[in-house]
Amino acid sequence: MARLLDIRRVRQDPEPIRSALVRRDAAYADRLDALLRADAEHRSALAALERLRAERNTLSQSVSLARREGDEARAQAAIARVKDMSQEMARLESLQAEQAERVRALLLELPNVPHPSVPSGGEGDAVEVRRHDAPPIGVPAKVPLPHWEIGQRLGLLDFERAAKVSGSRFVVYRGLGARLERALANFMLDHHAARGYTEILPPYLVREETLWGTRHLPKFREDMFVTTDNRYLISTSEIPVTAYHGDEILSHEALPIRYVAYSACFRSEAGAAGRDTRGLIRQHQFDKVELVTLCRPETSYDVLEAMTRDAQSVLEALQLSHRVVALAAGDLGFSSAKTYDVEVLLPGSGGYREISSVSNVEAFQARSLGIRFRDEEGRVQHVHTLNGSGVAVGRALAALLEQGWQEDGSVRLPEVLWPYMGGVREIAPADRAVRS
RNA sequence: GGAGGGGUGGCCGAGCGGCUGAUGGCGGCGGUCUUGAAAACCGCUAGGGCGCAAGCCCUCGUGGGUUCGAAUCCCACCCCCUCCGCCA
Repeated sequence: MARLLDIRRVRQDPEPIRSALVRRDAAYADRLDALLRADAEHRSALAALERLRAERNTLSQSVSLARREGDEARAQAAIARVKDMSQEMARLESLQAEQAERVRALLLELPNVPHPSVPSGGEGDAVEVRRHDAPPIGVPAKVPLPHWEIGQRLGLLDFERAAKVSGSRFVVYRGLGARLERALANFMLDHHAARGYTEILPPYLVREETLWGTRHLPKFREDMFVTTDNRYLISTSEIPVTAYHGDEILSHEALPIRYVAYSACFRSEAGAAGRDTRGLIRQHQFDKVELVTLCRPETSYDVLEAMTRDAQSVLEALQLSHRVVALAAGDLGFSSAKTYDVEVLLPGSGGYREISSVSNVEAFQARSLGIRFRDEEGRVQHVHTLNGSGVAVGRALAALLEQGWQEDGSVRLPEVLWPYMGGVREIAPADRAVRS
């Protein structure tokens, strides 16, 4: 799956790319220079090799020409000359392959180029774009409580037994808690399907090749769980769903292609020791409804806005307070050119937390996955891909508990969920099943 | 797991050592005809790399090998299909 990346654009006009990458991290300036040098060396080796190959091909053809004329002596002479070339050929071939590999390795380490509209700065510099303050559903409690506390009191979440069975960062949902998780996922799927997304239920295990395609490898290897047969548990359904059209040339009439997928997601959280150790926020396994769009390049920024609205619309329907922030360049994910995070309010456990992250990946993944389309003029170009949570189910559940927590110790549910909950409108302490 | 069969261009499908980067069909684009459309007929139509260009190079699942020369022969791996076994 070694494929063209956008080296040509880098080569032709490196300056804007260099300065955009530096907005992520100043260290990329040197890496870009290393890439340009490696690329120049590679191209001169390639040109030399191709000249030699052209010569060899001509000589080879002259063998059959000479034989057809019955001139065996000339044929033998040509064969001898080709044989003489073989050593030099082999030398140039291995040189060229080495240099191509070097270019590839450097290219794989370079992240996507931030869009000009992306705010500058790092983690703390996200810009709030808009906010939605939902009126409380019931009678809010005076003292907020973290969702793990509420969940345990109401018998919805069991972290202790989950740890016994599976270790830390796992949870068992039970009773109405399990029902609520399932209700949320079903509601979100129906919600997005009604807005024109096609529902996908993807495989949870993918081949290593697929992860190279989506650019999760080589950089995020330590975040992934690997199986004994060298498959990987997906960390997001973005992976199987985006790769779904890999190696295809689509008709322009098929675009945009919009998918909504539910899946469990698995993350080893290798670099997050000690962070968010309590509650549902950071688990090794969680449920997520994901949106993926493949579209024409010229429409992708409109699609980014629309998908962010789609993610938000879930929270509006659930009557959850939230805000949208534009991530700063230094905080962008590796593949993203621009990202909006949707942050839901968790009044009991410390403010706004990411519940959705919507990214325009532009052609970054489409190039390595080989997802292209034929336009009206018959020209082949890469699609742009976008992905965004629509939304993280466990975090939505946490927000429902914390925002719906009432003075009398119950949790009021938003109306859209009632049908999915079999008519249950409120989860009260009486519903508590098993105590410790 | 065992035994077979197969992976070729947007799709289907030939080719099985050299003028084959690939016959043919479908689809697409352009044209003739038509008031318009359909039908019929004619022409064009794989992807990628290097180069200002002319042009050259690479690619017939992937990687090796044989050969002056490989879609075609050999080896390994991946994937798909059929039958048998096992199984939710």
